[in-house]
Amino acid sequence: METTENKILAAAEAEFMQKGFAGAKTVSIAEKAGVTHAMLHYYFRTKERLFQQVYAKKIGEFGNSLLAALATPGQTLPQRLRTGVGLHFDFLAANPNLPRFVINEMVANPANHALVREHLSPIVAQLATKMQPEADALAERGDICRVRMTDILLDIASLNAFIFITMPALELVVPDVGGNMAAFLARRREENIETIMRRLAPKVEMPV
Amino acid sequence: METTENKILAAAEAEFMQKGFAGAKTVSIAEKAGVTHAMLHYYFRTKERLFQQVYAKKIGEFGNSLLAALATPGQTLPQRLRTGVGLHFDFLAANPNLPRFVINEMVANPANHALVREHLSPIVAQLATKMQPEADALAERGDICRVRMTDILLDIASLNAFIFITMPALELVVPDVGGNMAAFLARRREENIETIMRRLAPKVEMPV
DNA sequence: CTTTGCACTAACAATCTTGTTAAACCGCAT
DNA sequence: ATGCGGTTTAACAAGATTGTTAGTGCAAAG
Repeated sequence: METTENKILAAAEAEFMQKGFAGAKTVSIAEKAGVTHAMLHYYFRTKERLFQQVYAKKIGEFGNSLLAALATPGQTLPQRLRTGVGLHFDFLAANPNLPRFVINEMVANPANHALVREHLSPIVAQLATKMQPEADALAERGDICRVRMTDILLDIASLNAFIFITMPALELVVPDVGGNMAAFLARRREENIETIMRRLAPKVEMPV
Repeated sequence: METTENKILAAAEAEFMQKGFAGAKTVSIAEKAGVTHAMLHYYFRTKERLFQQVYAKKIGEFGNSLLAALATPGQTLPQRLRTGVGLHFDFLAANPNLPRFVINEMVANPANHALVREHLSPIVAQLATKMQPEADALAERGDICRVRMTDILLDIASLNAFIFITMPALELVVPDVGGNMAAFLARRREENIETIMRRLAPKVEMPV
């Protein structure tokens, strides 16, 4: 429903994601929403409270995407990782500036650490501890090499998130990106899967 | 020399890096520098001009680090990449919030794209075009697998930069980080080198 | 000693930004 | 129609923030 409250929330989401808390201005949000700037204070009292709502929502989306991508049952660990890396990539492609937003506001205001600690940390901890025994068992059988799952999860997050976090710079620095974004993303998706699978490979002949 | 101008520049650097352009306040910078806030305008006229100086300096440092890490002559490509990944990691460890700063201000203000386009793009383009024929030749001989060097450079940047960009979040989410940062960084450095070398490996037995 | 140029200070001005408030509006049940 | 609740508006207030300016101090040159 297109209530005033929702219009403000949508505008706030856009403005906060683009400019961050400090850069966002309540009058600008109100304009974007097409309402008086007093309405913003009527519904949310302060800029701070409005921000909290947006931030909490975004943290939730992020956590859910991790579970959806990597906590699927069935299949072997390498199979799950192969599809999981792709799914995680797809989520980020649909929410390209979510990671930068979450990080920035943590740096800008340590008060925002609480939400991350409560909603995100348990998910990651759970993923790692569930997967580690599986990885150990597979390593024992020689199906993959011996790894720490926290390292692998960090590798995945690094490879997938980096290009979206740095997209505005990539467009200037990497020739392909500007011209053919869709093709670049598709290739990058496969590249990341390949890199992770190679990281797990049981036998590798190292380059010289 | 501890001139007033330098004290302001140093304080501005710290404040801009921590809070970004919008979050930084000129009075706060002046306080941190231990000077009157009028001095800031006396030497730099506007907040904008002060920011430009800081930003240009940081872009320069970043570009130099890339050249220093990856453009060393002699040795084979894999050897150069092995040491280069480590050197790049070390630079980021010494300047942990440089990448986030550069990216954020590009997003916040497209006017900052110019500096990146002029000073950073040529360096990256040069690195990639110099390395690609080498990689092709090595692939021909079977020393490494066939790769696009822009992909490899992106892999390196992703793996190395991500943990620093997201450090405040990692401290909450990854168990090791908070307790033993030095050990975490040391392990991460090796992990990234390993991941890149495996990416180049000529023969791999993929996991199942 | 005086003058000149630079660094500096304190006070002020203008604008921006957040937040409040009193009154108007509007649908709706009585 | 009347009054009641929640919604909306316009105007205002307070404080923050950037930027200016007139004047002071001071050291070096004449």
